Amino acid sequence: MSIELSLSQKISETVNRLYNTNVEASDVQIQNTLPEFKGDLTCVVFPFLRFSKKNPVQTGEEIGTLIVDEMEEFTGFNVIKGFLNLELSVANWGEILNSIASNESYGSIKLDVPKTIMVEYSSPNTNKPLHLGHIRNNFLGYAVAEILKSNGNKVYKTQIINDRGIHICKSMISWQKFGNGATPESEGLKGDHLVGKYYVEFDKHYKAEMADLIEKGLTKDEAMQEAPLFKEAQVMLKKWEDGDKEVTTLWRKMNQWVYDGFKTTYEAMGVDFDQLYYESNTYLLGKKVVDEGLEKGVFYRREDGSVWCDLTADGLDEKLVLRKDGTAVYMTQDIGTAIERDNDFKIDGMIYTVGNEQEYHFKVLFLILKKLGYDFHEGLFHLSYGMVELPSGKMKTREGTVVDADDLIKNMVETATKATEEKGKLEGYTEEEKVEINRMVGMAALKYFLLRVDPKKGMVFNPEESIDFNGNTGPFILFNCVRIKSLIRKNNSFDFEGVVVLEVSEKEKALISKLNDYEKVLEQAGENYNPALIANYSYELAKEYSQFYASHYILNEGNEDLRNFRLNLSNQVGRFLEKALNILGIEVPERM
RNA sequence: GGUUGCGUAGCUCAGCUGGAUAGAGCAUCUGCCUUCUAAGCAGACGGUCCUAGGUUCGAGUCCUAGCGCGAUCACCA
Repeated sequence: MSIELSLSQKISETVNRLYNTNVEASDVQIQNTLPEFKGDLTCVVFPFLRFSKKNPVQTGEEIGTLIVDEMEEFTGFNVIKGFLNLELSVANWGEILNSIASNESYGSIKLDVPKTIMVEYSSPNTNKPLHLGHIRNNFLGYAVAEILKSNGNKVYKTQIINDRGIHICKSMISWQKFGNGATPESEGLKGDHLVGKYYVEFDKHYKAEMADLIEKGLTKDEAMQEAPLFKEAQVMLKKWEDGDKEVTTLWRKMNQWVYDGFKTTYEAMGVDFDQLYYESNTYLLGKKVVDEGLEKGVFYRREDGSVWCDLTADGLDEKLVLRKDGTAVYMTQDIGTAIERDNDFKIDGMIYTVGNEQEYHFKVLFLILKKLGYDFHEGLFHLSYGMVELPSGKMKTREGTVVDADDLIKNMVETATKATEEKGKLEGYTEEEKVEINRMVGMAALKYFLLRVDPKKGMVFNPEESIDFNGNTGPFILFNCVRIKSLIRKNNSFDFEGVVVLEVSEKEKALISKLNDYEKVLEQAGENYNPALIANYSYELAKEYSQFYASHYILNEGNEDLRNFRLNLSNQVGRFLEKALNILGIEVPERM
């Protein structure tokens, strides 16, 4: 049992005995003592005053006296205002560290009944390359999946490939019209970038056509519908849904270009998927379910043939689930995908990592699934994250301010390479090793930068000032891991089991207490689907360690017991730093 | 307009679900590499926690109202 737990139980007993009342152990507030006060654990005594009918200091002293008398772990106490600060014995600090060190499963929570959870992330449109927003999405989704795994769940990472729809047709039309048979090979372009180029091209011509029509007196909405290019795209979508051979062949070819491009980017980002779903498959199931929903009366058909769900009674709007021409919309396929996933995996929960601009969509989706009678709707959760903005505001394709994923990753690794060379850190390493280390450092900087911010908040990225490598950054945390690895390498045999702890400094206490917090933080991150908690924890642990490292001898400590204690402590800090970083998808090199 | 999220140092962000004198990093300035990796450490500077009420022993944190910024309310995905 943890020391906090036994203390809060003891305090509840003591309070009940002293003041003849009935305080639950879970109501006792225990926290780490602030560094500026003497003591290790603090109990807030204010809540007990109404029972003790005495002032805070008297109450604290009465409780403190009994605790120190009756619990051997505590050697002293002081009361300041309403705070009872208790001092743990040196031996006890040693025991906390040793119990963590000797418990190999500490940090991986086991559940009696593991849940099956799918985490969906990435799911980009297959008509343009990935950008900074997708990077945040991918890192978040990957990290949340890892967090849930470490919390004892069975997790499947998944993705819905948006491989059909009007947006794909736009790229295809554009390539047919303006492409002159260009291929990724002929242009020397990654496939996703090539297809993206024609998507932009479409938009350019489409806008021009609209402008013409508006000049001829059409309203903007009419022009959008009447532009010849748009009509061609609509016709193509219908042909696609009807299985037209020429269209599907082109569709396969261009999609493959995009997949090949994405594959490279995913590998660079270090993310993966257990199971892919293709919208081109699931939309059919979606359509079938819409038919069933019509029979059940969940949906209704309008005169023009379009199908709707009336959610006005739930405070939402009416929502289209099938177009009048019978083609599927976004909602149709998401209904189908959700049901198919439950059929495949019998899910207890599903996390959708999708930007906050789609909150309404998911609210509606979950409600529709509920109305259709699918029990799994209860486990659905939209992990909604804020947009990444530039100092000038949103990224805009038209203004060319989109931060491309491949470019950014390349930049990060280049910056790392430059920094490493300037410091002359990797002399004597082979080219391959250097490349590998620089990749890890660059990616650590990028991942940490994006993950340390609360997902639900928007964040700002300034491309002018490249992401930092000093201070509260990924490389700083890596640096501390690497220092620890270096210490361990130089002293590969030590026996922490037999270490006698002679003295414990404030910094050492802080480190042990942080290690002791690891599982709590992991659980919290799981409950809130929030990797930022893990990121900030790793920084705090690394920072504490860095201060410790600068103020204590480790290998150079003359006293053997003390040296082994500090080495053991370092080793455990390294262990949990690496664990935390791995959860975030950050790899730790041996040197840097 | 309805719904929803956010508002903390010049900038980027924390703040453990209500506890002690609100913390980091960047930027600026000052020290520290002849002991374990200086991508570091120590220090200085920097705050009306958007505003006004309320709840309580105690509010950056909870409630109400207002202000500001974003998202959303499509036969786009």
